[in-house]
Formats: sequence, C-alpha cells, structure tokens
Amino acid sequence: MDGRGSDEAGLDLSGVGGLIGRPLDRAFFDRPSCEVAPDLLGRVIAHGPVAVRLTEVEAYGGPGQDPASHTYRGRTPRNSVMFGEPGHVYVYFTYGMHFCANLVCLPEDVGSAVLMRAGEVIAGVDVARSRRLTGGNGSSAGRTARTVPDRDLARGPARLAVSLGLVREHNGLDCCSAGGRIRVFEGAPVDPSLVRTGPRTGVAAGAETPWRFWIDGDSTVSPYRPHVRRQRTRV
DNA sequence: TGTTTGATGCGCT
DNA sequence: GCGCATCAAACAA
Repeated sequence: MDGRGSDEAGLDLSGVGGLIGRPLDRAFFDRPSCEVAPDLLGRVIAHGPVAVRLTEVEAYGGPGQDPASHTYRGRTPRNSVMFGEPGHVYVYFTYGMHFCANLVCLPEDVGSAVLMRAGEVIAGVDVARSRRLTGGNGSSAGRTARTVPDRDLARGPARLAVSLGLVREHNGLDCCSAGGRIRVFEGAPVDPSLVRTGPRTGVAAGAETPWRFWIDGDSTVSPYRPHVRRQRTRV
C-alpha cells in the first residue's frame, strides 16, 4: 500500500466525515488506561463502513497490578498485544462465543488497555445490523432472527465487536497508522458533567476499582451486571 | 494432563 | 428475571 489514497482504503465514512474530526494519534494512547478511558467517551472508532461513537468503556491493567486484567499474571501469547505498542487493538475470545475489543495504552512492556463496552453506531448501520443478524464475526452473538433496534447494535462489548466486524484476525492491528483498516477519530466533545464512573461490569477481582466510565443518560450504555460465578454443569 | 473459569448475550418463562 | 451455550487460557496436580 502506498499510503496516499489508501488511508481510508477500508473506511468509507463520507457520510459522517465532518462529524468525527481527525484521527487520534499514538500519543493519545500513550497514557495510563484509567486516564485514556474517560477521554475515549464520544470518540469514534471505525472499521470498514461502520463507525461507532463510544459511550461506555472500562480501563484494565497498568502499573497498579490490576487483578481483573488479563495482564495480571504476566505476559502470555494471548495477552502479548496488551504489552505492545499503544494504539493497537487487542481482540480476545471469551465465553466460547464472544469477541471483545480493547485499545492498548501506555508504552510497550506495560500491559494495559481500555475495553470498549458500548457505543452508538453512527455510520454503516445497515452493515452492522446485517452482521448482528448473521453472526457476522463467526460468533453466535448474532444468531437472533429478530430485528435489532439501533441502540442495541453496539450495546455491550461483544455486540460492539460484532457490529464493527472485529474478530481474532484483527488482534494486534494498529489503529494509529495511516494505512490502517481500523482508526479512532476525535469525534465530538462530551459534556464532562455527563461522564459517570463506577465499578466494572462482570468483574470478580478488583470489582471495587471504579474504572468503568460511561455517558450518563445515553441509551446505548449497557446495563450494569455484577460478577456472577458460573454454576458448574454436572449431570 | 485434566479441570475450572471467564471483561457475555440470547431465548424462554 | 433466569439459565444456558461453548472454547480457550490458565492453573493445579
């Protein structure tokens, strides 16, 4: 790729181009995840024809040894992306059927990231909906045959990943390079008085750490769920 | 090598 | 509101 002209090779955001501002550079992510997370609210992540305005995020990892983070027990093949360069995408598979997408923070060798929990699809709504209906990313998250309301398209981390079409193969992609398939844009500023913080959803360890950030009153924010230990299925 | 749990979402009651 | 589906990583023995 020659860069020029292919910058938006996979991105077709002509419809919202004026509303999402310029792409964020790597310096934006070169901070602790708990600092980047609230700053990501109102930002826009785009992959192909789909763009999502983030309304809910959670911070994980960092120097404080976060027991809820995948990086808590050190570097592994699975989480190595989180220890890599900031501004990359960390996609992981969980519960046997869901993908979740994170944005890596801090310099290399420090494992931390921000989980994108929910957002509003502002471009490529039709594409996002068809992915949800067909299970577009290979997971079964889209198996429903019913129509998905707009506000539910990216309401929840796995749904957000499906709408954006993010799967394992996107793990480690750079979203701060000009030729990248995934980019994050500055979006529109969010009224700071509307930003709320609280305990992270579904987290067992470190549940008391208020590293969940969301835009108060936004209908696309996912409902809070405390961690529930799964019952072992025995016959 | 075997077992357990998980940063979840859907369908049914 | 509740229970289930399903796979990979991590841990214990």
